[in-house]
Amino acid sequence: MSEAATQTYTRADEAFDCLQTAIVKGDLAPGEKIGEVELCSRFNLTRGPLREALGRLESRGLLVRRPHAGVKVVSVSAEELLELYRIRETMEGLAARQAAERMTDEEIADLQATLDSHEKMIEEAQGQAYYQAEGDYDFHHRIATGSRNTKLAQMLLGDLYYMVRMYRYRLSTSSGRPHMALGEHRRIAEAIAQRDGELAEFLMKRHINAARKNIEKRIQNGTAGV
Amino acid sequence: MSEAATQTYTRADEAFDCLQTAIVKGDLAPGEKIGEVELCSRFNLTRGPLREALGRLESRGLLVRRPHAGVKVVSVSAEELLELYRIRETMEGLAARQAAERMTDEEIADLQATLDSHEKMIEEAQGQAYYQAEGDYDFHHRIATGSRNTKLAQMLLGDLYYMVRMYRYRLSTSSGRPHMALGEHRRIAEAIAQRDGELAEFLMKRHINAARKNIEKRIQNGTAGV
DNA sequence: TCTATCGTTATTGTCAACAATCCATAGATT
DNA sequence: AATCTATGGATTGTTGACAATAACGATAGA
Repeated sequence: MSEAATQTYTRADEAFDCLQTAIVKGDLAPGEKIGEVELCSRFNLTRGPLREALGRLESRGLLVRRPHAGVKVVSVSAEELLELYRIRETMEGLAARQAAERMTDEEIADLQATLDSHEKMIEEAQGQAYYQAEGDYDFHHRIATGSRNTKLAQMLLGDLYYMVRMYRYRLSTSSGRPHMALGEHRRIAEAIAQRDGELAEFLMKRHINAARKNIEKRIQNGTAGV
Repeated sequence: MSEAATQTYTRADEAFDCLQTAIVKGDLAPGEKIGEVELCSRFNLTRGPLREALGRLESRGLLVRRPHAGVKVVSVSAEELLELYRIRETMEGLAARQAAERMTDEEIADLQATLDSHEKMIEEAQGQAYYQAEGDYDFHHRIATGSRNTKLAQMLLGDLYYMVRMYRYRLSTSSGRPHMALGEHRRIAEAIAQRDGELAEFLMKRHINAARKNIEKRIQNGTAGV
């Protein structure tokens, strides 16, 4: 959640984190038009740092801001959410390939250990979708950073994942997939451990593709009013 | 260069554009540590809008900012530049595929007309690398927007291209490639016109891969002190 | 009754002063 | 002589007030 050792935690950073989690968790509903002073009083901030945070959020695509007309949380349509997964498919495929080539042995061991704890979490917290989502996020996070591709990790972690997580809170992860996803994670980790970049890329793409199809199906069933 | 009809052009937008072009053109050298007041006097701005622009630039990865320690333009290593092209390869491959499926007939006609004018520009301005670079940018820009994938276009146009252009100004485009690149562009456009997404994706990936190898070679030859 | 124009009002954009923090230089100590 | 510490200066972060702008409502005309 928190970045590395930010030497000094400035007010603008605080505002940024507050707003970001608020948007991701849905405390600020998509499409909701909200004023700056309102936000200030709600998060105990002044307008300076707030505006700076707003600018950062805007360039990350989490909210739109029309001059003199206020800010509103971005509302992504169902089609756009699926497009997001298409992007993830290619980018994370690349990340997996590079991770297989570049992760240290320790990192790989950690990755596999992480999967063990995920398995326990799923068994214990049956249906507790939240922990599953966090575990999934953790897995993909490790691979993104493991790619040693600075910009790639930055784009995945800074841009895409926040939007994906934002919609996880509404379309809480589907009931059947956790076990299946864990198995797919295992196979990906295996491929990385064997330093088989091509296979890791293939498996990762298929993994995300499956997740996309799953969402697609649920949307068509009318489960979600995205 | 300029985005769509920004209803009101605010001071912060001005600052953002100024700084961005300054960074891209190299007026602000990479690694250069520069103070806020210095920037203000240089671009006739006040610190408010400037800081907002700084925040946006930072989250786009064009500069880094340590609290109380000033901002400095990001300096990308040769390896990172090559990594950038790996990202482009996958993302623009996707963009080309989706563009083949979704661009309107008019857009495709425009795209091909654009290539004609590019050809003229190359012939007329022999060795004028600048125009070639702009033409190349134009081509890729059209395909990114033609993908009808909002987030994909945003990431390509907002994040990657600025960094790529930034290094184009130092590693001015190689002498031999313009004609070759134009031919590759032609074939990609052809595939899009035939609505062959798979082929368009393949050709685009190969096109960017070739560009990457070209840069790689030039770096090894010691032509560029990135 | 509907539409268009105008004025008000509230919200955002901008500015300049204040406070907090870090960097560098100079001094003292080991 | 080298290193650690402390103080001064400069720079950034923050705050509150001021000005510009667009949305909203009211009024008049069709």
